[in-house]
Amino acid sequence: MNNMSAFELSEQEIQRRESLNKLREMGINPYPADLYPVTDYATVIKDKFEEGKQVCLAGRMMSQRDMGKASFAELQDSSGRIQLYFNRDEICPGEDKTMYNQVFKKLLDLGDFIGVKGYMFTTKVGETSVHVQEFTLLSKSLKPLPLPKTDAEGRIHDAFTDPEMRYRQRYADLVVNPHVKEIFIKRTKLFTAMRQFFNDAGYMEVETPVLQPIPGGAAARPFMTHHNALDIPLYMRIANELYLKRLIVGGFDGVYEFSKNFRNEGMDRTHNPEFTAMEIYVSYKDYNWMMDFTERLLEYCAVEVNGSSETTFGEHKINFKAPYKRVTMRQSIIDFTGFDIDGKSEEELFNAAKGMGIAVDTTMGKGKLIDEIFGEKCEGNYIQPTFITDYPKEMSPLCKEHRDNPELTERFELMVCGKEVANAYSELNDPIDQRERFEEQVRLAEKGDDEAGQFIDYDFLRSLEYGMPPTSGMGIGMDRLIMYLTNNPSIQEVLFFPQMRPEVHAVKVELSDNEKVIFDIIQKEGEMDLNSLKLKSGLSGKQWDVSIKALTKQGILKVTKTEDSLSVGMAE
RNA sequence: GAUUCCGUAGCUCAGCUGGUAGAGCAAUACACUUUUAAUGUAUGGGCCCUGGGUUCGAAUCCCAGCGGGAUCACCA
Repeated sequence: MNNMSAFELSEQEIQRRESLNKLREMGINPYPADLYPVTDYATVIKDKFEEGKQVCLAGRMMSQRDMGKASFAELQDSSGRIQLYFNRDEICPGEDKTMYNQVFKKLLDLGDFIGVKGYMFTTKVGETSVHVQEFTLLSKSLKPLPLPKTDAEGRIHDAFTDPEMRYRQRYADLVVNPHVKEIFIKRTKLFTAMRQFFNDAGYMEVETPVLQPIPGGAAARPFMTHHNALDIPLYMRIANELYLKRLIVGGFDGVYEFSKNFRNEGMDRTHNPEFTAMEIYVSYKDYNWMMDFTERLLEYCAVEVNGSSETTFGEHKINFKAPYKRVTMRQSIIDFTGFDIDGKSEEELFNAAKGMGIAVDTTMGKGKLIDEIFGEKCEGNYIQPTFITDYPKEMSPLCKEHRDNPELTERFELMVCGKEVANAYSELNDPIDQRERFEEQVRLAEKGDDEAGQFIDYDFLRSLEYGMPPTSGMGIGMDRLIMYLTNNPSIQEVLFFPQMRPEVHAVKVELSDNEKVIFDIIQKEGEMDLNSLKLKSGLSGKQWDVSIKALTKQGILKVTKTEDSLSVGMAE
């Protein structure tokens, strides 16, 4: 309802609209189409100050200090802020002082985009500024920004901090919170660095399907959708692993992809329904090579993003400098519990886990029990980057059996701050073994293990039958990694637009029973004659009068006059 | 899903054991030609998240709901 939303405008929003109209009346287009010939950026000209240099820049006006016939303002562009100096008689050299007195002082608002031309100078107080000779309104801002202020000591007052509003209105967050912008610049630097590292190594960035007929490569609840033309169900990918391996079968030596994955599961501080994983597969390598590669990669990325391999996460200082410690899962469990899992039966593992106070149940197999012990007693202790190697076989259906121990797999996870950041295998390339492992997963799923995959991707098995070279693959949770590199404990802080419950827009108007009767008729039958509506409603004259007046007053229904009658319909 | 905290002006927040709303910034008006959280004076601005209940009276107390945060549980 347009009139309702207009009704809800705040005082300041109304004032800005009035300013907009006045500008138009003065012949100033608040949204001009022409390009503005920007030649300079705020922080660049501040860093390379040249007295008297002519500059032209554009951005948002973020503060205004009006001193009568002269004023100061701050301009914020993509690089940062710079102070502007406006002098009435220089902006308006002639008799007509409108541009300064009216346009600049009255009709411009904080947040408006302006372009300025002028020259560099330093004020009495020593602030490098632009002495403005000419300014142009480039775009009017109709909604006041949640503008914080920074004092002389650099303390921020009235910071825009409400997480709900910051995430829902990220655009405003980015305008007023420079440190937020910095996180996303670093995020992009991380992606760029990683690409660089892979490309330098000669590997190829590829794209594989997001819509998949079988959601494979991980165990997670997928988002389901439907393709109308084919009339088949499709799934949003939960992982891209099986497609990248097909490309290795096809003959590429190294392929990688930054993959948006989608999992229809819970959301919390470290989980968003869509997230980004990077996966890379390199042929003729094994997981030992991949550990060397991974630690060099992460050191490189940390330095590219932060200028140092060291980073702070909460109370921890982390150093991504290679090499990282390598600990087998067996040794890790010995280290933290004194219990040796080697050669133990399922019953022995069950009792050991129970003895450690871990919640166990009889559906858990050996692998699951070991995983529980590790997760409960060991995982959290690895603060510095550490490779945990040689996972039990049942937990890793896509991973090659360990060369020395058939109960284990050639798998590692990289732990940082007690959480998994990377996961890698010597990839299983035996098609018969792979088929059996898939079938085992299906059996587990039927038994009720909701972590096991329910689908078998026969096309993937077919590709393996043609032969896949020995290959090592590695995946990195990009969101989690950037959380570590920017010291953010919440995934929402490193995603531009984290998933939120939709905002409720509908203005709830409580209707009385009589009003509802009338409203329902119009809703069902559309616009109709006023008198027939009155008859149809069955209301008394008084009830009718009160109700119809209330409905029109609230802007829900509208009465329009035709030639010789009145008709009632929904308001816009 | 459980527990817990929060929701008041455009923003950040006060508002006590219930008595129909306050501050700073932002806005409006006036003054001020090198200020910088500019300053001074004046003014305007509120579905106190929603719906019930208790009460003579609810922003405040109780219940339910909605939205958000945190912790836990879940999570290849």
